[in-house]
Amino acid sequence: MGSPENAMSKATVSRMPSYLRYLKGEAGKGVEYVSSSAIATALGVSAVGVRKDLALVSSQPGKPRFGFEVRRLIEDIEKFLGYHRWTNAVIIGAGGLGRAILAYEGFENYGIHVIAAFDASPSKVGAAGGKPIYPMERLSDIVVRNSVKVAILTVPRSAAQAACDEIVRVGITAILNFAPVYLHVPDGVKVKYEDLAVSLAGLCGE
Amino acid sequence: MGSPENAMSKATVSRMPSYLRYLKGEAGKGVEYVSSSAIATALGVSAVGVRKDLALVSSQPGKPRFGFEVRRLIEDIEKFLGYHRWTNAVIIGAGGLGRAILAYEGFENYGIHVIAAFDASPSKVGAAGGKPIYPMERLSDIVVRNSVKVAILTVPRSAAQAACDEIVRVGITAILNFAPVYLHVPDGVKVKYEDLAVSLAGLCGE
DNA sequence: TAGATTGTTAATCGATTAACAATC
DNA sequence: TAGATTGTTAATCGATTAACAATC
Repeated sequence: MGSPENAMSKATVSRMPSYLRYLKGEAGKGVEYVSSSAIATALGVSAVGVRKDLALVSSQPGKPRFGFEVRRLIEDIEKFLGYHRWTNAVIIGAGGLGRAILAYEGFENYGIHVIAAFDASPSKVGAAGGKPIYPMERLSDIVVRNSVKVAILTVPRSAAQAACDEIVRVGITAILNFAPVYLHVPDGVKVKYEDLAVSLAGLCGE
Repeated sequence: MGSPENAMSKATVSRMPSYLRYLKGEAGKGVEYVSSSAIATALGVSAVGVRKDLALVSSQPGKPRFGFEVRRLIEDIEKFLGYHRWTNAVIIGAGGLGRAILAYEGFENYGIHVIAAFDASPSKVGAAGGKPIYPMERLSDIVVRNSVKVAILTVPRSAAQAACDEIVRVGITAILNFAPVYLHVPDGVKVKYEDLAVSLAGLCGE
């Protein structure tokens, strides 16, 4: 392909959130500068790797004897990750998990507005965490009007493929899927599987 | 190090859950054989890569003209991933997310018993999804008695580090952390960050 | 200054892809 | 048989690590 602007390895991108998390922790403790080796030790990776990664995103080089300025680095990584473009998202399935995510505070810090949840069952319609839960009939209307491209799928396993077809039909192009099922989607639609059991099993296995 | 038994790349291991998910879907539709290229197309990876991966776990080679036997392959991957060793886990924090995970059906298929949740607030004590919610005072007792090594952390951000210290103290060695905070843990304790906002942001960014 | 820490170039390592013979 | 599909060896590609000069 050849992206002339700023080629960056997938591996590097995938480490950025962990740097960000660590740096925010340090910033919260009032730390102003942090060295690549401190980051490396805390995260269990190599210091050279950290320097290489940071060189690609930081707007200012690290200072010998000091390290990197924590606050600036946080801004740089957030900017790089695109956290300042705002995105609207919806939740499909207002069971326990769906409602918990609807009420989750963490998204707003990352440029994501979760605007509503939807459920096929009339008894679930209402609100949770100050946000509305609509019947599925209203999905198309609201997705189109708010140009929503992202959906979080929290329906039971048996309903997942049907719900997926439905949200793809109304224009969703990215799905965060909590149902432990493989989803068939057309080209151009991205699915990320957030399989809690797999995460947990992976953690145990190592 | 040199693990003489069966060296397997991390990348390969990380792809196994997606193969498993896909194969279970096919098995559910009654498909008996599946080719590496069919798997590759569905998952958006290369067919040679699939064959190489499967060669490392399958107890029987694929058949030319047919492909791989779906049912056998599912068993082989599950066995490889260690899904048949049972593990006990607990949930720390019985808010919306914690209770939703406590009630989640998916774990039992993967060899994980989530035996209980714990919460610092007396008002949360009780049960959800047919499983008990205990006060934090009972943590040590129950963790030790059931030799629990894995905890799922679903407390608010501000309580995460304190809760983490507590569970490490009672003997937990693996943590699935839903709080969007970097956790300081001693060597030998593994943390996996399940940051919903980061997952979602990553999905949007690509 | 001396020394800690950075950034970069070269070398190693690992994983993916390409090519092709083997097989049912 | 013919042809689809497998498994493997060699070549490419990318990422990590090692070595070291530059800098505050």
